[in-house]
Amino acid sequence: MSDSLGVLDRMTAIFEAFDEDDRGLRISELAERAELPKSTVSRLVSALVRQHYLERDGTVIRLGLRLFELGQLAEEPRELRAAALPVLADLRRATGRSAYLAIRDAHEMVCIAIMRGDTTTPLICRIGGRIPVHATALGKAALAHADPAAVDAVVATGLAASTPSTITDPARLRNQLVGVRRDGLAVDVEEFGIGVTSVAGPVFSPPGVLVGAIGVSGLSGDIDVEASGPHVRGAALALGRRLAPGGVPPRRPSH
Amino acid sequence: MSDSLGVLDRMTAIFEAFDEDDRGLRISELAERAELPKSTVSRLVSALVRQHYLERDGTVIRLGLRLFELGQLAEEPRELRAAALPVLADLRRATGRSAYLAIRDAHEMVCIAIMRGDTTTPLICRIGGRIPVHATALGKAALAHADPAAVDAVVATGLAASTPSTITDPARLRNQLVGVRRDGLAVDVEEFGIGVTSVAGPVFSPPGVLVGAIGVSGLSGDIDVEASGPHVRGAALALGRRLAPGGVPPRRPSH
DNA sequence: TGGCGCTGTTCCACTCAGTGAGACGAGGAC
DNA sequence: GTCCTCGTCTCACTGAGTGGAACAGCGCCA
Repeated sequence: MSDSLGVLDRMTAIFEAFDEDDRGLRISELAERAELPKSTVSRLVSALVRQHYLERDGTVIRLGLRLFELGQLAEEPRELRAAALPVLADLRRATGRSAYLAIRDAHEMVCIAIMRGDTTTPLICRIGGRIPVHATALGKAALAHADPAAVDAVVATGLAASTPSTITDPARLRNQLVGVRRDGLAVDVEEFGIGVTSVAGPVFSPPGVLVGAIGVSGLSGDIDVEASGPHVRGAALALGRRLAPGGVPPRRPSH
Repeated sequence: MSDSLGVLDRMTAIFEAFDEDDRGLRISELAERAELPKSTVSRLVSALVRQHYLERDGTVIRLGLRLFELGQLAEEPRELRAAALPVLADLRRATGRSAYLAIRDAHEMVCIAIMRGDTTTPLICRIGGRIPVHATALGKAALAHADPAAVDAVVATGLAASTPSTITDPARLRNQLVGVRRDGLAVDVEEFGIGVTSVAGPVFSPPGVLVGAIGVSGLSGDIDVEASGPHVRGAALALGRRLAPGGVPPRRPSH
């Protein structure tokens, strides 16, 4: 808190004001969402547009191309993704469902790569999107192998219910994590999306560090949990083996 | 130039110091590349790490997860990509080669989506990567339908040779662009990568605005330029039709 | 036509946030 | 031990960034 770096905070407030489903924001909206004076936003936006971090078309501001480029340069997603693509393709082929790869960031999973199964199945997440750790197979797979403090932190943020089946009781969650750790497999039956079932497993890099989770997801009627298990487990192991030692360093716990 | 916004410039200098093939940089390297004092870099990096725009593992700094997320939120790539995925899949199936989608930014094309053909063919570009406009089929397809000032600007930056076959003579480039505009198709035979041939076409959104280029690329021996033409043209049209009117607004010329 | 509500940009005096040379402490190498 | 090089911290200085207020440019309506 001592080191504020005001300009940066203001800048990130502007970036964070953008959300998935708006097609561009105007200065006033931006100022309101970021809780900053209009004049400040106007000035910062001009600077960011000049740097191509934002784009502007008339009065409408959008996230810029350079952010897309920089994002693609981020090492962890990039390397993990590159290693995972063939594995995800195999997993999709074997199960016929959509295959996902995600990494944990605090109490959410960030989706890194997706291989869509049949186009009728709805996706549970967009690439770069976030889903709750406690309510998804991917999340539980990762959390089960995280250090205990991480579990405490997740519980502490509160287990929000996404559907009536979401696990909201800390004790039940912890209990289930034990099973996940034993089986090397996590399942979520309509805990995140109604009508959607998922199976996922933890991915370890060769030194044995947890790097993320891989799994499949589909309509509850379409997916065969029993049959998917071995495929998911196989994919998790295959991906682990493909990760060059030290290639994808472990994530530091997020402060 | 009047409005400098020093902190932002320093911050972008830090971001821009990262390049594709280094696995993290230390503060000193960062300071050297960004041409900033170590103490300043140290301070800014701390702030950016706190915001998850950078990640740090011991002394090694990497681009952070939030950049990846933000990048995925950037509207233009996101919408174009979503519309293009099925089209790219068809194109790959029809030609058996790797299919690419890119948009133009000044004198370079930024790659937005790729569907890899057979895994033996080398890719000409990574997602989020840049390739020169004048030396690639994708670039020439886009440039042929850009406004004349854009062509002048590209020529003015100098036509650097990537291979002995790269077009470096402005007159010859302009001449070829006329043909591309007539045919709705651009070809590059080993002008960017030795042994690599590509075919690409311009993509227009329904109001008739150029939004990018789509094409295929492969080893010169594998790719059948004549046969690919109609598939590429078809894909370009199909993608255009899939773009909701106003969905992907035209790019402003980059200052 | 003139007034109104809404944009986004510019101005400018105030001041505090950011700067960076240099001091500092922590490792490694030998 | 000495000598590197690493990253962080200190602190006096100052100019860069701030934001309220004034301004300019719409589009709308009576």
